[in-house]
Amino acid sequence: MKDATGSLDGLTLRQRIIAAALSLIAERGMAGVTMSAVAGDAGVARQTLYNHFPDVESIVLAATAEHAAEAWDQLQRVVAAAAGSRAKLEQLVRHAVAASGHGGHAGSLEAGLSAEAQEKLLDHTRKTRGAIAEILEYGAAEGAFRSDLDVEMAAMLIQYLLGSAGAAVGETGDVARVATEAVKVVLGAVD
Amino acid sequence: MKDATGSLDGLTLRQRIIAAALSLIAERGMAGVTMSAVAGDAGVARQTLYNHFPDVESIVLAATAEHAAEAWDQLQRVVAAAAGSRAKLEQLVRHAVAASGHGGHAGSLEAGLSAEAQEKLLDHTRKTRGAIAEILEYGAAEGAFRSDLDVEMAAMLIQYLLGSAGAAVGETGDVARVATEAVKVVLGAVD
DNA sequence: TGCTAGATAGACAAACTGTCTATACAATTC
DNA sequence: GAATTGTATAGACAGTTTGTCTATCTAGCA
Repeated sequence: MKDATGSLDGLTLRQRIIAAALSLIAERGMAGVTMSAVAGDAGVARQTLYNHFPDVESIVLAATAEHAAEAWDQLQRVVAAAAGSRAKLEQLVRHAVAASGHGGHAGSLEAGLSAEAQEKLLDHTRKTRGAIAEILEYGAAEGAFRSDLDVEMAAMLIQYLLGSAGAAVGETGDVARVATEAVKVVLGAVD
Repeated sequence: MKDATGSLDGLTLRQRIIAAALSLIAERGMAGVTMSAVAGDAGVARQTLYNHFPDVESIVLAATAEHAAEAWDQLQRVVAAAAGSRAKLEQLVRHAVAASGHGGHAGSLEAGLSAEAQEKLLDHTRKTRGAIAEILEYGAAEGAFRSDLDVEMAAMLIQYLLGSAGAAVGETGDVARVATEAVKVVLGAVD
């Protein structure tokens, strides 16, 4: 058994497959992601892919979903650790920018997925937005933020902004600077 | 000649092809966009597609580029018509939200394109960002906005926010409300 | 030792691609 | 009116990819 549940250069086979798919998307676009190409890039036989994923879209979906789930866990911890609504929001922004930054453009791939696949990501979207809205709401009640914004809507816009901040990082290569400016924009917006 | 340069139900053949492709993406995702499917959806023979586009990605690229070019023209007019930096920025935001709203998720499809195709869209990205930065810069000098933001970076973030505002419209179906909140977020951010 | 799970290999029909040739038809030109 | 041109259409073609078989190999485990 070469690599059943174990690892090769530190990664699960599943993770290697996902990584190969993401790299292919970045390079050739969604259309360039074929089972054969992923298999080649991941260094496994094409047949092996079918032991893990039924088709190409499942791989991309898994990549996005896994990334989202991981981001959610970290977000929870970061926000919980910060004291006060303002600090929580600032940490949330900084973390979201940093997280979406190192993962490439993964955050904005949703649009290329089928409607069905996109629904499977709704759960994470709702959870994250809820966390943002909660902070905004609590902060507004506390008087820490301005209260003339529709909380749900503001949370939605902030979420989109954070989602695409990763692309900004990719462009400038400077996570810290993007994060700082994003904090200014978001906190300025609610303060 | 059934439909050479003319129109069928008001649309150019080229426009019908692009519309079919966008509808297929929304429904089945990028992977679901095949020449055969587009042809079927657009109501033309598969062969005909090759008279207009060499491959599938070209269709998606054309859709995004055409949308971008059109948006840029309208943006220019809207911004020129508004008096004062603040009004210009407000009009820009309102317009961007409305424009990306009625066109579906078209704005965020870039991530699914190949690196080569994405470069072809850079021109529009730069032009739009320049317009935003110009307004911000002029407004800050005028004292109409706060001046502690990095103009280029703020312009970039605002641009991303506007790009994905279309998705928010799609979710809520309410262009006016999203636009109003987006104006608050953006103007609050620079004011 | 034998059993089992997972990776691999080869084969297969079906679908899609890009290209070719040929035909049909409308508009333009002579 | 006849010839020409531009575009849509139709059928055929080899090559590639897909998803699904069946079968074999190998490492770990009982």
